[in-house]
Amino acid sequence: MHKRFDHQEIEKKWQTKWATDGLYDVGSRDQEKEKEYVLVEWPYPSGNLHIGHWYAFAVPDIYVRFLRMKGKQVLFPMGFDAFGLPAENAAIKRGINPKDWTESNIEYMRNQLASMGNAFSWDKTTSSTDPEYYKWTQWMFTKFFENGLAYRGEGMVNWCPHDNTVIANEQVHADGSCDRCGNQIEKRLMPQWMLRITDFADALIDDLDALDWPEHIKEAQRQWIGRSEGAEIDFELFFTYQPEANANRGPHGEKAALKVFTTRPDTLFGATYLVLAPEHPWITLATDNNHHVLENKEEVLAYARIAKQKGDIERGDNTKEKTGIELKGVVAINPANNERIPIFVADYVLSGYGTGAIMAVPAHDERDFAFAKKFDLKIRQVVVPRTEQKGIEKYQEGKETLHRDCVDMIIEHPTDDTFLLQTDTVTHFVGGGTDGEPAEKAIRREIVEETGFTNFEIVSCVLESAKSIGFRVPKDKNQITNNSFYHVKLKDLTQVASEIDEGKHTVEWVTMEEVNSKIAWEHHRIAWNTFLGSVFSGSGSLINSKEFDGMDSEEAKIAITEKVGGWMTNTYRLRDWSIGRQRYWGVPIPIVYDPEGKAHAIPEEHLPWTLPEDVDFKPTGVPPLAKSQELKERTEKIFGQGWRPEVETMDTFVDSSWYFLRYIDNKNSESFSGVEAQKTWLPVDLYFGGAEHTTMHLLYSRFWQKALHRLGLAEHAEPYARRINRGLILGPDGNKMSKSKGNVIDPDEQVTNVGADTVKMYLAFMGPYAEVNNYPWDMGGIAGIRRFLERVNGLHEHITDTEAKETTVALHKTIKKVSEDIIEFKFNTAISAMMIYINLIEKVGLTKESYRVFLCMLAPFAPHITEELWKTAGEKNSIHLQEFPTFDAVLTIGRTVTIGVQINGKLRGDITIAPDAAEEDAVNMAKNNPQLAEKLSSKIIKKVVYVPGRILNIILDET
RNA sequence: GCCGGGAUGGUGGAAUGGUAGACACAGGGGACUUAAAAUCCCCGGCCCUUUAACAAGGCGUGCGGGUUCAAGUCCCGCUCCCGGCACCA
Repeated sequence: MHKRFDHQEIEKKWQTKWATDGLYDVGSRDQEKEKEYVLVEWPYPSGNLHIGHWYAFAVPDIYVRFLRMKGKQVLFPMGFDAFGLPAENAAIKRGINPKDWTESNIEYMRNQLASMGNAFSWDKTTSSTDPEYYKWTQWMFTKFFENGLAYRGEGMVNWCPHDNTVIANEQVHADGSCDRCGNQIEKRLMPQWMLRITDFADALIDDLDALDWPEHIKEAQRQWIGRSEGAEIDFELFFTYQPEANANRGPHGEKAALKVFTTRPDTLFGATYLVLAPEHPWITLATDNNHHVLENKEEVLAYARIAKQKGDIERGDNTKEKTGIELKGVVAINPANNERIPIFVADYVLSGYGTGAIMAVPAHDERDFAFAKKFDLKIRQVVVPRTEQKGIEKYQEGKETLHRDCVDMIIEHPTDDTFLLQTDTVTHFVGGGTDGEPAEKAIRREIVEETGFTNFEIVSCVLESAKSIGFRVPKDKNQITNNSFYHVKLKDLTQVASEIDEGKHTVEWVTMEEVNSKIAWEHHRIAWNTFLGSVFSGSGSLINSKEFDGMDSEEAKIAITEKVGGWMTNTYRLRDWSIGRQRYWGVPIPIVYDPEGKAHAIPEEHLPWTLPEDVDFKPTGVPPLAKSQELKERTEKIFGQGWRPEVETMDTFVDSSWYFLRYIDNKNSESFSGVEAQKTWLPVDLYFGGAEHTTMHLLYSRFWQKALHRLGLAEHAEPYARRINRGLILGPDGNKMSKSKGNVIDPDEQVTNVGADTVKMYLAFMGPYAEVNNYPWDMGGIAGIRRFLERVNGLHEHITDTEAKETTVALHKTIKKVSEDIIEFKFNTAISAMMIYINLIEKVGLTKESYRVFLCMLAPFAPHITEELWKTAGEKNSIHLQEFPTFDAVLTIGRTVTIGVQINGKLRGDITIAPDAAEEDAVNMAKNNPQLAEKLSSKIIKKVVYVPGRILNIILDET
């Protein structure tokens, strides 16, 4: 029976009671119980809880409460990540101190969080702005500094002109905008405090394998770190402009050489020139006033200057034409064959990656190829790619099919009259002419129509499956109807083809101009280009490589590197983490400089090194702490005359890199997190969060943990055993919520209207939680959940003295389903199962005992109303201290089950039968079923497929 | 371009290879009511043919093939959408 209730009164009452009783305080680790550390990302106290917070915190609470009722000791802490720009900006706007603004927001948000009714372990809370917290942030920084993991570096940094501060690489979006404010960042050269995250690049990649994280996050981190396995090889230089000059030779007299990094040392014999990045130090050296080795020094300098001025975006555009300039007066020696090869400077080589110098192998690298084409440089193929042919072989039977040899022929002889034809008749071919027209004939007709050629023979046909050997469909859809190519050859050239097969012709590379002029249509050129792509990137067996001919690429990589005295090494895309911020509201970097300017860590007894309050923190680009008289005096007082403080603060991602360590031991004044606490609580068993942290917070905190671990300060090398990413809640219009669109759902308003239980259950009901799906908020949908809870509220009116066996079966089935779904974060289907259950109960009634069981099952989802009903039912203790109901496996199986009956694989009716009935009985029942009898009578049964409890499929002999 | 993920009614979404569309929303019809809201009951993928009607049949999970007694699910090949990386050698 539907029965309304006053959610405001009920929820307030129980929230107060739970808080008074400390019902959810977790206390110290109880070794009698299994532990579960469930972490949600601590919020920034912006002053208002939004619906995303609800989705992030209230839904995982179902899981937490379930585990509590299952007897685990569950740590579910909450705190505040309270340093950062918004507080500072708000404070500037209001003319107050960020501290006051932050503290009042925390207070306000704690109340909002309380209205959620979550089972938070408030006794374990912490905040990054608490001096007792940031004292340890600073302490760990000093340990890193003392061990070389934090250092003052000089280099290009990302400067946000809007926020007036440096930001880290991870905090710059792909389009060059700032993660915080969205404005375009600029590059600046300035000294920076860095954390040596690159030291852990291998561990950060390798340790991912053991983590129970979604694959896409692991993959994104791998890509971000960007490990390339390859070799470093020295190319000696030979000077032609001023051979007697030795100024360019190294200080110790060794021969001048350029070091390149390559992932393809197997193609060394094909390296026909070198390219240096415009910023390469050798360019600087060779063009300074002491050296006279370049014939065209001025030209080179001019090019380098222009290249450096270009923005990253312009330089990163790989579609634009390659530019560069040759260094006249010097050549390099290819160590594999002692060939003298030219050296270029070109902006397609990046200074920040590898050694900033590359060996160019135009036959096997598209970029080098494009460059070589433009500058008319030598191109030498040294690897014959092995191409995958899956998909081709499938169509071989009875047909002449496109074999790799055929493709090679097109590629190697693009100047003959071979061409590719693309048509839409491939289905005729493969399907064997379903509409009657023979395949060969259909194709022939197409070709005549398309080309006008009449004297030809069809060599082969290939589906788009030929992708693996290099064919691609053009993007212009108007030109194609089905994705297929035919390889067609003019008849009088067949002779040539067979001679090629016999090896009578040698392989030559040709220019693209020749290719373009000979291939009939634009999309054929695309297919051609794509094939070249597969040559470029492919590995295979070596040619033109002397004693290495015939060797496999992979083997040759090591062998050739060894021969030329190079060494296998890795290079990474990841850069060190720049953490200094020229802003006020953050953790002061605990460093002081002596009168000589040398940096010293502030000793532990002076920590926390507090944030001074006597500053004007308006962002001007000058760090606000530089204006603090108090900080200056404090420094001199402690360390002496002429000492000065570091005036930068830390990136707030530092604060959040270790908060999970503080939660578990939040009152410890001797240590950031005690060994015992770490041993008994860590690692975090489950970390719920959003997708935006993939290559920021999640990467930083893994690094931080590894750094602590290396220094012997942390027990574990990985912080989070399991990660679940959730999606986004969209506005009712299906768009991302934003004030400008006017589609923002205010959770407080929703809670006032329908109650916390309803809001929470509705969020859980939208769809599976552990998938990054975005769900639109639906006003009707939430009303449906409220209706459900009102029916639950009236459920006691259906209590009867006894209930049917099948009703008990339904309850046990529901318990099973709900228990299983919760641990898979499929809260939506768990709720659905409970709805199905009460739909039944309202018709047939339930016993008092079943009613109690049902309430316990619902308790994690709707903690307030179930507590109310529990007490109304005469119980004394909180429902949240009850055990979660268990199911009896025997009782989850009903006496009968309705299964579908198929005849010849098509569903024709159903029968209701015991789940373990014998096949014979099932068939008999089907024969006696009026729906089915007619179809079965007088027919011979050829075969019966019977899966008890599932399906009965009767195959009839139709002949 | 490379890597990861996805596509099921009007909507969110259900389906260990076994009755596709559970559950819920929106919608339609009915009951109650002077009326409305609330509540309760019923209907609901598409199509066509046959039928007065009940019903029977055919087609349906982005597209094309395949495996199987049976495919949303497995295999091969594609299309489109979302996310990450991208002149990274």
